[in-house]
Amino acid sequence: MASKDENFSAWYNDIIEDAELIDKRYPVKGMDIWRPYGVKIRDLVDDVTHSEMERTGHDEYEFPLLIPQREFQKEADHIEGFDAEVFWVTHGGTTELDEKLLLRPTSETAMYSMFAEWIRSDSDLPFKTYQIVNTFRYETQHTRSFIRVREIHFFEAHTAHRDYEAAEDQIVEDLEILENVSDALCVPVTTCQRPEWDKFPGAHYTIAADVLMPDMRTLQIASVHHYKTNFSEPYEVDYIVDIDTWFEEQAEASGLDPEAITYDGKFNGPLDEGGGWTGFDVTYKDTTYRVPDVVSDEDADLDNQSGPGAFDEVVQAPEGFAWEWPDRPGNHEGPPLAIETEDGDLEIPFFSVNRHVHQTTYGMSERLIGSIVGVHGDDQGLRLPPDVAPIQVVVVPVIFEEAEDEIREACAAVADELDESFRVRLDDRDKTAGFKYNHWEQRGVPLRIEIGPRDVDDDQVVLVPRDGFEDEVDLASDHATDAPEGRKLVVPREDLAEAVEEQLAAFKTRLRTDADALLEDNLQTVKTLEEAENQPGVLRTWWCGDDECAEEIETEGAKDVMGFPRTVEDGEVVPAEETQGACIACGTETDQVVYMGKAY
RNA sequence: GGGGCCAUAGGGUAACUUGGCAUCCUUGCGCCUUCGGGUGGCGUUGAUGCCGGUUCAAAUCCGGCUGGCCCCA
Repeated sequence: MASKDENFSAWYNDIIEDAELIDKRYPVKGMDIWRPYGVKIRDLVDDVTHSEMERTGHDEYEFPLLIPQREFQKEADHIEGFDAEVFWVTHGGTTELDEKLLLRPTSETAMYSMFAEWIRSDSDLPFKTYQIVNTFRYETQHTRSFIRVREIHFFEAHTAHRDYEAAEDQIVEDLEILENVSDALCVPVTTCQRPEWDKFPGAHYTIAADVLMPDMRTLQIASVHHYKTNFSEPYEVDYIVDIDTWFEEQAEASGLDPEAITYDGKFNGPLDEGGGWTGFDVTYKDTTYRVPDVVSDEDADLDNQSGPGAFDEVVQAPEGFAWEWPDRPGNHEGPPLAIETEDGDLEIPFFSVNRHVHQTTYGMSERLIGSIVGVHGDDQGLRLPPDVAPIQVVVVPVIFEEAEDEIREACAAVADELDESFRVRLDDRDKTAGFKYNHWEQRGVPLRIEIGPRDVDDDQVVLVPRDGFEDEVDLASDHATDAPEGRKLVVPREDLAEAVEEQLAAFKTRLRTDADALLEDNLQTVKTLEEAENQPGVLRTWWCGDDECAEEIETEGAKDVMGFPRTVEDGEVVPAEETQGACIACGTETDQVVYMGKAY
């Protein structure tokens, strides 16, 4: 196998094949076969996602793979961003389709016209969904297993909210989810708000999580987008705000006491002959005002009090009461909804306002697995975080002829006991012990238990964590005493379960500590473009925000701008730091710290 | 986005320059033997990416396609 330090690419390719995660020989570029062990790891990573989604109240959906061209083309920036990389389905059998279908590159355009059907009023909000499905992108660049593939195992959460702030709260929750995922995988990330040119097509803004891989390139493993109403407008994802809520909002926005406002909530009486006049009464501090509906802002006859009039002409708003007429898209003509009561009167049951939802998405992919492989693996193979290791403990019998039966029995008993709390495998294959050690090390099993004749005699077991084999241990002489921490450890049989739990936890901590060190050691502050060009890893610097400077940074500094580091403080997304510095390109003083790195 | 290299059995390779029986290792399978760090022996299955061209004859020469790897942006 290639060496991780000397040739990362070759090592990466070797390790995922040797550990039997995938088989990349499928004859379509960028589409790998997931082998059983890879599927198991993927399922465990998905389990982390599922439980986070469950915890935060997202509901799981599964949308179809195919999207009609018409739906795909509703949001202009989105089309432009993905147009070059969609797979098209043009034929059904031998017949050319009237309307082409595309394989989803992501699911916004599949989902949102349905969101418009499902979301009716603000009681449906927040609307929180997710799905774990495959997506397709026609990559023309070099493909790389888990990292750049054409068929992507993809997680996407899509949410809809009543306003900008509520969507903002979702972003905060997403960043918390991200932290939990990062913890389970023992993979530290940076979170940066992407610069304008690098945000998701159609997004208002994008916050992305990047992992620094050992080859000093950054791998984006998660992204969170605030869409504002960029998609809800073209897809008409609206909700009805009832008049109570609307008044409360207006009152609050004006700093008034909502309790002081009452209104009759309906308009009784026949419509006028023109069928156009509606309205309702609002009382504020004992003064009643008549509020008319607006049929059309432009066509309103402001002087005709019997017909629809503009708001300002009719209502004298109380002092300090800021009125704003809300958007009423698609409903500017004709009388508003009226129903006939039992008495035969026409009644306007309530006044309502259609409003676009504010949306967010949160996406992650199989790149999570790529990051586990890259960050934790070593020249012996994978090193899997216990949370996502299909086998957490492997029991290897070290058989000698004279005690074979006793050893096998002891191993079976150990495996049996551990099976209650851990994912355990008894390797009773007809292979040598050394072969099995190597076999499971390649596959990243966190902890190995060896049991030989002496262990049976002494009523003990030998524990070897995945990162503890590097130093040669003379078993014949060392085994009677406790080996140094992190290597082989001799444990009394009765302490088995407890020791396994401790060792798994300690291993997880070591993985995270090592991974943290990789990022910390390679996160350097630079102040000139020359430094930027020569310094690998993640670079911290200042950027004034000017596009020309950004271009200079990316060309002269030979790095990609990752964006502005963000963190969560008191329930809000805020800049991770606001220190003063000079823009690395033009020297202008700024407090905008940016990270950059060489992206995959 | 640009450049380079490459494609022979499940994996790794030899033969290609100079066209003529495709080499070896490993894996797999069968039997035996072993087992405190990738056991050993015997036997055995298994390959020239695809399409076309040149030729008596193509893994080898030519063209195209597909796929892979490396480097640079």
